Amino acid sequence: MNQTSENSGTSPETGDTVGNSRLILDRLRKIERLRELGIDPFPARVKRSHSLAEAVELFEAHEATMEGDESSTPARTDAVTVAGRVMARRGMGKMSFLDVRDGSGQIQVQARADVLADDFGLLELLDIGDFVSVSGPVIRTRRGQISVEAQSFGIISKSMRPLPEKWHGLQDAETRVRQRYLDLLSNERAVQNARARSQVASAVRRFMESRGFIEVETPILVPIAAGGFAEPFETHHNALGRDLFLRIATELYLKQLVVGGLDKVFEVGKIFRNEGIDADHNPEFTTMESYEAYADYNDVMRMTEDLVAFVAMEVNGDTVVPAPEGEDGATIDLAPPWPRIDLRQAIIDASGIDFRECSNREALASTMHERGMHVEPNSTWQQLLDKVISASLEPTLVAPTFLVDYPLAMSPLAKKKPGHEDIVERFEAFVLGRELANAFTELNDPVDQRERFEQQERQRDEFDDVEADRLDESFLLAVEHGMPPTGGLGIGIDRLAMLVTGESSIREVTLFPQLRS
RNA sequence: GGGCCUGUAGCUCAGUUCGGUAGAGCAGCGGACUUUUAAUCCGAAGGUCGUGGGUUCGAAUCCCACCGGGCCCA
Repeated sequence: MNQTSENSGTSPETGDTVGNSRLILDRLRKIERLRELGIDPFPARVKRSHSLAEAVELFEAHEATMEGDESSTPARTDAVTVAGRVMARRGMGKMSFLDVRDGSGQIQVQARADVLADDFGLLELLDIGDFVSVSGPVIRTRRGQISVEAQSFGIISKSMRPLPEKWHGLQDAETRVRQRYLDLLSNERAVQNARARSQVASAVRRFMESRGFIEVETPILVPIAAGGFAEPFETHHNALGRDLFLRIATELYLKQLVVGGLDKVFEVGKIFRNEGIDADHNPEFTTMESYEAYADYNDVMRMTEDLVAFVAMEVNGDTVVPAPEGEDGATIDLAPPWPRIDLRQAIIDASGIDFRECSNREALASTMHERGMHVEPNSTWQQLLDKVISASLEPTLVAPTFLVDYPLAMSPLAKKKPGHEDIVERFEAFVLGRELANAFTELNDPVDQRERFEQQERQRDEFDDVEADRLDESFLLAVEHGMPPTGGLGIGIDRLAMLVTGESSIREVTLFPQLRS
């Protein structure tokens, strides 16, 4: 989509009437006219005594002091100076009303020819979308609308393009994300989601800090993109003359900090996965990972449910979150404790498949085939099992649920469960059928860890599995120096934001999601 | 990767069934109007119908390819 006018900078003399360039030329003429009048259409500074919300409060407080005083003249504050963007205008000859908005709120401006005198003529050069500065007392109009009675008026920034229509707003899904500022200007929900997301990240930080964790930053550009199952983005460092990757997880660096004696660390940051885009996935997204020495996955489970409930309380004032539009079913209560469900039994219940009785690829493939499930050729055992879980089990996990104790083969960074050779201490949290968090009792046996990585590398070769995890020598070197027993957590900030806003697409909580060209 | 839907004025949408050369509202432009709240009234404008091919006397409409966007499946 490229309908933006390439010749929008042409002079009025060209007489170009194609498309919106005519609208733009009108605006350019107004800018020129302002300059002819000695008015800077883009002044560097603006005086302002009150935000719009403060101006309304000022009036309401003033009006309240006059309560019961029937004989007095109508309420009228001292003059204020406010500024904002003109969102609508209603003109009738010698008087106009403007709806002006700033980040705090909105107020009506009453512009009367007799009060404004010379400044009234400026209204001819004013467009919806322009920023204005207005001085005058706050009053109530005959129709009861709180308004600034403009005694002076100035344009403090001209707009060159029209805003979306006032009544239906901006509907086009593509324009809403490509030009998010228009979405924010015309759809209140976009603003609410942006604020909610900010509050989610802030609440997560406050919670972690209250538990004694410190926030750290680890590299985004890494020589080896390890610590998860994903294909990385590649880049190149010129001065070093080497290829680098964008991280797919923060895990291995954070654990090195635990080795170094930072017992409780967390990081909120972007990670990057070179994979498809859909309602749940953006190639760059934000996670919070935490690592706590001397804790195990049971401790982390308790912390996770407390964290999510805390975030919901902080953002919505309630642990009950709305069900997304279009999904029937009741609202979701995130209050702890959440049920802990054994993964193996849950898969049996959902699909009839017992992964311990299908412990090799062929057995699992044929069992899936018997049940009419699609078996992708050249998949690994764990890819097949993951498919069983995501197809049969995950959609049933609507209320918050922990799935507990995963197969070792799909968890190369998690410690074996005592008494088991093929099960690790790992859990994932699910809400509304979506994965929210992933956590383990971290593997701190360097010999076992090396074997797990080597198994991943073999799998990469044997099955051409580009998403297999990677052996990271510098991480192993750290673990070989001794890593305490540690509980780790990864939780998706985008998913959390979707949860508390009731949105069913990550695009609605990501200001600038990735799009084609 | 496959299927379905979708792209028309700056914005929101009609028009595609059944081919006849594009309409409305808002915004903008000209005019009237000193209490409006989607202000109202009058007037004149504004369009490579996503792009490129094809069929046809004639294509927004039918066919093909491509470029965006959405939903479902994999």
